[in-house]
Amino acid sequence: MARPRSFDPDDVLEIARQVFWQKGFQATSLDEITAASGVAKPSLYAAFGDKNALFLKVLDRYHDGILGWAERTLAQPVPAREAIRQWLTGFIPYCSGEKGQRGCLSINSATDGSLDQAELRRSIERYNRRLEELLRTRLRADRAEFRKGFDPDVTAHTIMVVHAGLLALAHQRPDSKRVKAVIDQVMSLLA
Amino acid sequence: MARPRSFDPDDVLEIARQVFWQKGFQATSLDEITAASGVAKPSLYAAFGDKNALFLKVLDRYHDGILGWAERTLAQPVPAREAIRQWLTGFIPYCSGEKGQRGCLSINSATDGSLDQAELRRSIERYNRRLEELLRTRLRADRAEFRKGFDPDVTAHTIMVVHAGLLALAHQRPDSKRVKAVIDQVMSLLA
DNA sequence: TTCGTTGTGTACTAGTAAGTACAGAATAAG
DNA sequence: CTTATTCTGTACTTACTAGTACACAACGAA
Repeated sequence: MARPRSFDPDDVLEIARQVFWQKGFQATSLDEITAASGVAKPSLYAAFGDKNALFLKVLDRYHDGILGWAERTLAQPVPAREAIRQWLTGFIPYCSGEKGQRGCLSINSATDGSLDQAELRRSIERYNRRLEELLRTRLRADRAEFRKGFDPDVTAHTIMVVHAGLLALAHQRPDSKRVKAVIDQVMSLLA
Repeated sequence: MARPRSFDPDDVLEIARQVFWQKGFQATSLDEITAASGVAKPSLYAAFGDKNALFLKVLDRYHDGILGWAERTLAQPVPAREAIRQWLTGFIPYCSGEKGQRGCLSINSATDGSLDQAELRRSIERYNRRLEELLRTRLRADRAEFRKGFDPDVTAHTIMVVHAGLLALAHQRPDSKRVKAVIDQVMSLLA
């Protein structure tokens, strides 16, 4: 009973994600989210809590989306090299800005000194840990593809570093050819 | 003639750098810089202009400092491999947080969506271009050290990406052993 | 000492943004 | 239809912050 909600919370999180991604947490006002989503502030507060809680939900949802895609990409029945190359290549649109958004919401948030809330840091840390674990697991499983002495753990971390670097530098609007060249060169570590 | 300034502008820029670095541009209020430096707002405005102009001066000064250090490090009369390893290794304290500050002010600023001012982006872009140019020049000069087919231009860019990735992930408080391991692995591209 | 000039500190203005009170609308149950 | 309940929209409060007006202090010059 009682009056039903007039909006889909997931739609609002999607819109909020776009706004937060583009402008950053601090610079985004709830009035802007209200304007973009058509949902008034009291409804936002009732549905998601305060601005921090809303952002945390947005970020968790973002993380889940990328992790799901990473799982699918890295589970493909192709050589680990190829799966990982596809995973890295999948970020190119976010480096060159084809998808409208640039860089990575998670990395943008991690480098934002104002977001030093414990919960946010934990969410980002968990995300990074899981992503690296997917890479590590795949590299260990297909160890046979690689040379003697290949270290899947260090390599997984190196790939995470390259991935973070590409998305951090995405804000410079790099040419996608250069991004591809870097990926190619880094793939030579998987041998 | 007239009353002399009661503070050294460079000291204030140094203090402002620390505050901006720690909290980010948006989250830092001029009142905080006043509190940290002991210089009142009207004096800050008279000396540096508004908040944006102050931040731009802080950022330029930061860039100059790192570029100077990079020039010195990369000009050393050692093999290019060794010079570049030392350059990368020099960032480890900013990855593990030994110096109090984490990550890189420039990268933090680049990933901050609220800083979409043309001048700031230009400053960051110029910085990245010069840094990469230092690497590229050194790699080209010592090309003889490396294998046939070695590409100094792509490699310089890859090193920039790794550098950015390490400093972006610095906010996760990584173990410095893992940072070293990544640097070691990436150095294997210089062969 | 006196004056012109420039820096300093206090106290203010104006604008913005987070969060909320409250009146009214929309629903299901009885 | 009536009522209890939950959501919605307007309008408000509160707090903070960028930027400034103004009176005063500190100096060099004459």
